[in-house]
Amino acid sequence: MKEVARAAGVSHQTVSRYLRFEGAGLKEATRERVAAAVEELGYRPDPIARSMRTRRTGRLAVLLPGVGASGPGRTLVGAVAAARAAGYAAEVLSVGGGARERAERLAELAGSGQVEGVLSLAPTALGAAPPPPGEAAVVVSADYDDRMRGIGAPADGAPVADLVAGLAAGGHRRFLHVAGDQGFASARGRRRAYLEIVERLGLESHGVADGDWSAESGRAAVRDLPEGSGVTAVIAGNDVVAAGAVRGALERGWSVPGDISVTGWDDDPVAAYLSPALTTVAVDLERVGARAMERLIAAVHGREAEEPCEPLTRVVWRESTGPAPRVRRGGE
Amino acid sequence: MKEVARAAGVSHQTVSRYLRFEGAGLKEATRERVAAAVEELGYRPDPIARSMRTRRTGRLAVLLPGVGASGPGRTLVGAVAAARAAGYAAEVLSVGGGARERAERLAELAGSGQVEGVLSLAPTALGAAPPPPGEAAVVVSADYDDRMRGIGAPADGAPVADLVAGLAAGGHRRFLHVAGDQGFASARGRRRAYLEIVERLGLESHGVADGDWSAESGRAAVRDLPEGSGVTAVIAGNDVVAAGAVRGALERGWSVPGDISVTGWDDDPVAAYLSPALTTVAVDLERVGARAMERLIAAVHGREAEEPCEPLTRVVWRESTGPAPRVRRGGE
DNA sequence: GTTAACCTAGTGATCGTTCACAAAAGCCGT
DNA sequence: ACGGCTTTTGTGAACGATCACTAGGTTAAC
Repeated sequence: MKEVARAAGVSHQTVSRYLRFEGAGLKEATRERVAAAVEELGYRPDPIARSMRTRRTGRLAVLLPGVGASGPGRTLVGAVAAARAAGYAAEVLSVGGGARERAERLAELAGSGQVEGVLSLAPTALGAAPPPPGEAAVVVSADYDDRMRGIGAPADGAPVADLVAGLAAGGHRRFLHVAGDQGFASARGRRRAYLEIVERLGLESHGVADGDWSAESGRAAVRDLPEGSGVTAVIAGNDVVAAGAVRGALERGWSVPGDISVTGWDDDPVAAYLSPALTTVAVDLERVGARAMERLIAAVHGREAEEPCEPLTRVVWRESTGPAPRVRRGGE
Repeated sequence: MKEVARAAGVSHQTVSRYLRFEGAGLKEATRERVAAAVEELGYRPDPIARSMRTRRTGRLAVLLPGVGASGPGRTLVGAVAAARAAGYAAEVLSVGGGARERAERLAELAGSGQVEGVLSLAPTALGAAPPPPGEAAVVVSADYDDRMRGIGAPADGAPVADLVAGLAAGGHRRFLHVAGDQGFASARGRRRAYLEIVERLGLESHGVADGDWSAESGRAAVRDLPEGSGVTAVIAGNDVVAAGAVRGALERGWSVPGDISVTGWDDDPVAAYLSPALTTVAVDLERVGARAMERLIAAVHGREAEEPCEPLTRVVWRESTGPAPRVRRGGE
């Protein structure tokens, strides 16, 4: 602050006033000089020092129930708990809008000195500069990183293979994958694993339907299946998509799993209570969140994170999958 | 800190050392004197001043996708956004365990001076002392408070009445309510509203099944319905419970809504894609969270919150409800 | 033309803690 | 009993902002 004051040829107090009241109560000329100096030096006030003097933290806490959430909630719960275990407070921000907007907020945050690290549970378009310039905070991206290290490989690849292999053992030959939002690493991972395993087992894929994690995307994918496509099994990006796919099948008069099998992902609390109960992949989302946070903390400390490789997922076979139907063209 | 030093007859630096290294490198006698003084004065170090000197914040950020969550996630997103809009940072902690444990953490937090307010999205057993002693932080409890002011009345009472009234218009006479965890104000509110409307319209209630928001509680409630109970409509605490109730009905060979109607609550992303699609109450959870946060902020500022009374809920009629079955005893 | 009133800018102290360095105290062998 | 060494304690400055108060410069009214 003193530097700014010197650069503007005024006292530190004047700078303080400029910052507090946005220039109100300053002569036009002075204000401009200060503004210029601030701009010039790229100065940003330190909120901590301010808090110290004013005794106000500008911080509110939100208490979340430890259980019962689904989706991002569960991951968040795990992440928050891990942060606390390591002596950190976790500050949450939700950012609407696109990946670009999010990347902006993230960069701003990392540079603010307010936090030591940022964990993003949402895709962020910061392709170019993975490690932000230098001093401030470390950024670790969600799910798992794209180098397929970390939680990635064990957590995401295997289950798709298990699902497809299990269905193939039931006689299924032709598959459809309804992918999730490809901005998410998990969606990309599942897609890749799907293509690989179909290839490896010599099965047929009717293709990959691009989805956005929504039930509607699942329903639409099944609705748009051409008559006689030969698809007898749908691998949905998650349980919500799977519910939509089941709905789509029923609307076409197909029975699940009689005519077509459907699999989900996440083991949503309702998955077991749908009709038919959904075959899905149970994921220990709390653990996923905790592990992501642990990686962030390791990065903040300049360490490499160790990777305990116990699996976080488990395939749960339920009623929405069954043997391939006898009649229907294709297959054997 | 200086006071502690004086009380212990040592220098402030010694106290600092005691706090930083937990007494390592201090003579036994000195350590005890300092410990006693700390205890005596109820002294707690100020993390902000510490941050100021050490340049470490002990704070990590978690970026959450703005949309797509369900359950507590959506409410959280709204709350966080409202906090930010008011210039606050929202710190999230999830607390497992019971309501008592949570109340403890909450009190600790409120007294720590770390935050200016605490918003609990989970039930907390702090019956006795609603406004915590004095100086530090303000606590506002979740959902809506029990004085039925605030978000409560418009958000929770009305829809149950609409649901029951709508079903009654379809000929339903005998109802069952599967309540949510009674620790939650929202569960209590729905329960109360249910009993009121049944009474008011002169209908019959088979009773209220105590649940815990789980699908299993819904399934169990329907499974345990005695043969010939006359119940033709189930008001479930939320969509998850409703899904369980539907499942339970199907398992008994009942058709939904042919033999029994079921309603949910929350308009979960999958609700519209179940079979039958679930009649439910769409709730603007982001708004609920935002409003709770606004009330907290108003309290922090010592103001009363204004209550914009636009409704946050809307009944969505879908396939899981229909006219009462003709045959079956009871009713008319 | 003087004085009061107001607006703007500057000076030094202060918030509560840790850092860097210096001083005192204890332990040892000779 | 006295240097040298290690362990324990004390002193003052510093972190980066705001607060309380004071000084100078304008404006306005008498």
